[in-house]
Amino acid sequence: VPSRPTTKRSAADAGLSPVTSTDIARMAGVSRSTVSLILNDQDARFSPDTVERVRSCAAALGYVRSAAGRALVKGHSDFIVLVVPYATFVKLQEVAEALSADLAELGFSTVVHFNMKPSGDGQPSRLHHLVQTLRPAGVIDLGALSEEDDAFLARVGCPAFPRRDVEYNTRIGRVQAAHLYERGYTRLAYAFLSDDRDDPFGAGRAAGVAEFCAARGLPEPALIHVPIEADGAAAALTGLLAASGRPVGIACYNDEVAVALLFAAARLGVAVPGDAAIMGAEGFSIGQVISPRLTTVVSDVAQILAHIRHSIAGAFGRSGAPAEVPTPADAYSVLPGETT
Amino acid sequence: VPSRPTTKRSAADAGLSPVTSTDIARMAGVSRSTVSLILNDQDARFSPDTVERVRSCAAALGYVRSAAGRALVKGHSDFIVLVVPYATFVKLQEVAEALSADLAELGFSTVVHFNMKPSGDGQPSRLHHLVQTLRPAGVIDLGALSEEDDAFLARVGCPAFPRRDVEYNTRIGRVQAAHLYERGYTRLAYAFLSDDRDDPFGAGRAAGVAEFCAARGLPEPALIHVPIEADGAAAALTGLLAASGRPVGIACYNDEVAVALLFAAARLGVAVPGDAAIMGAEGFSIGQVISPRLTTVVSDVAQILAHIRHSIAGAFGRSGAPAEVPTPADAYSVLPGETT
DNA sequence: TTGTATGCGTTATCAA
DNA sequence: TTGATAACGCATACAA
Repeated sequence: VPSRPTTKRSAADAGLSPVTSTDIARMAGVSRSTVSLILNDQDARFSPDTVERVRSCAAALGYVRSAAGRALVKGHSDFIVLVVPYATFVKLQEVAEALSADLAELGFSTVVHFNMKPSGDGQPSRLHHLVQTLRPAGVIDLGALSEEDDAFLARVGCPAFPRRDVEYNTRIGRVQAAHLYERGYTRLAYAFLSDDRDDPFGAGRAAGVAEFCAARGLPEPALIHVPIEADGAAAALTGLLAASGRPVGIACYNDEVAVALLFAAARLGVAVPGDAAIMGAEGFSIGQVISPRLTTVVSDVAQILAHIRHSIAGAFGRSGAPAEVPTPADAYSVLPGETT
Repeated sequence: VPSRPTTKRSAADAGLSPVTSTDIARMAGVSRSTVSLILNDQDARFSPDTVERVRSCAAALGYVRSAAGRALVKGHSDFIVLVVPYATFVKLQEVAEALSADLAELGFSTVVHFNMKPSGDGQPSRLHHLVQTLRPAGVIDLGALSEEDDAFLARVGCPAFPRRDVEYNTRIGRVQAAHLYERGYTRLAYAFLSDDRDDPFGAGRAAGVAEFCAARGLPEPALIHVPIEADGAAAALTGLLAASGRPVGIACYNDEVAVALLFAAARLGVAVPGDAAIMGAEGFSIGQVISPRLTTVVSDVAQILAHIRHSIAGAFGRSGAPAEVPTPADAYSVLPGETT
């Protein structure tokens, strides 16, 4: 039975019927497959005239190909899921924006997913569900994926980026430790953020500090947990000073923790710098407007992005060059302030 | 030709073949349509035995229905896009998490999209492209949508929530102004955040302050723009004091702006409170650990969420009750500090 | 160089 | 109570 061109539309759909490849074929006077091939850049085999006609018809009608149809036949969609940890994350929007732009250039659409630790009850995580229904072309991990998540993605054949080979977080810890050491502090401490959220980065950063200490023969860093709240921060600082003595160099999880400790020190009459040096991370702009100005670690977002970008282009890009992904060398540097 | 059960799989797909409704049908010994109906809660017409068998087979195989297949036939997917403005946004993850949980209960998957102002060049905005390819069941707007975006969504028939009837932002401005007035400040000012990002909220909040002033017969509030940077903030404050005189009550866009002005005041020898009162908004925890402690506006996230939640449930939920969406009454309150 | 036929997974409509 | 069948929009092997 030859397919009659039915114009039947589900009346429930209030929206205008989206234009399909059939519409273009009709308008350009060619077949649907011709349209499909040309719009997928398989245009070598067609006359320039046909190609041009199809292209302009598509543009004229405002054609956007259906993700559903395409995903159905290809086995996966053109979406990339950017997975963000449930944690503090400065410059998130900047990062997301840059990655989205890159991926759009490669023909992908980006969506963001805030990941949480598995809720404990037997529920499948929302990430798993998302991956199974959306069937994305890939997943970009900003630090939220557990080993189990990784295994799951591998099992369903969904590629994840970046590969787990570069440890950004230990670098931050090392940079902090090196700076504190340079300023004359030989007894170091690491201050975790204590809040309700997950902390996928803290362990790596603390490890970076510990690594530095071990390499220099310094005593192991003391570990404290600091809430963003005056009394709690003061208590944490008091405990640390009792255990470690003075002076102590404190590498903080982020600038918020650093600010909390800074004002706790003022309240307790602890000299900064002097009795304690306090160093933040991931330079929040706010650390630079207070007094004393915070010493912190700033990250070169562009450089870190270049790394992710590269590994994605290698996997999906037309031309390969996937061989060597440049390892970010100087992604983190010290922004000197008045607290070390 | 009877469909042979082909097991052919594109070799490119490294992943295991996802389980389809056909697999369940085979396992349960029923037809695909039976499976589909039961899994869509149209199970009234089937024998309890059949229903149970299909359900358990689906669970056993870990079946997740393909968004592509469903979207193709229904005309839209089961995704909801949460659109987030390119602006400061505290508690974003908390909000996103809560909404995702709610929507999951209604059978939707949530993805987040960071929206930007149209780039100026003729490019269709990424939001438009996303809506056209993903064909979401709806869009939740956290303040990022322009009039044009709204029109676009209406045109393609994609519902947007919440409806533009409640003005959260003017409320914040009014709460700030009322508090400053109560503390004895009759000359008010509004301090916008001056940075690279968009500012979809500032105008509404400033309008709230202006509204309050007009109602009380106070002079119009002065407007200043404050960068999160010491010199710039000091310059802005100097300019304001020259124009408005002292004392002046400053309602700030957020706590970051407030902190910047607070330390600028210290540097300039301006007494806070006294010469100037400084009030933040959207209580950042950091405002509460510094000294002096910041007076700010805290929002009852749960209450605001309830409103969004309600309008969504009304539109999509099984049972209606869509009639009256409760208007959040006391969503914002003052957290008294030492700067007013 | 172009058109035809088929299948992807799901749902709606009908027939049994 | 259940099953067969025909769409939905797209991509592709193959026939013309």
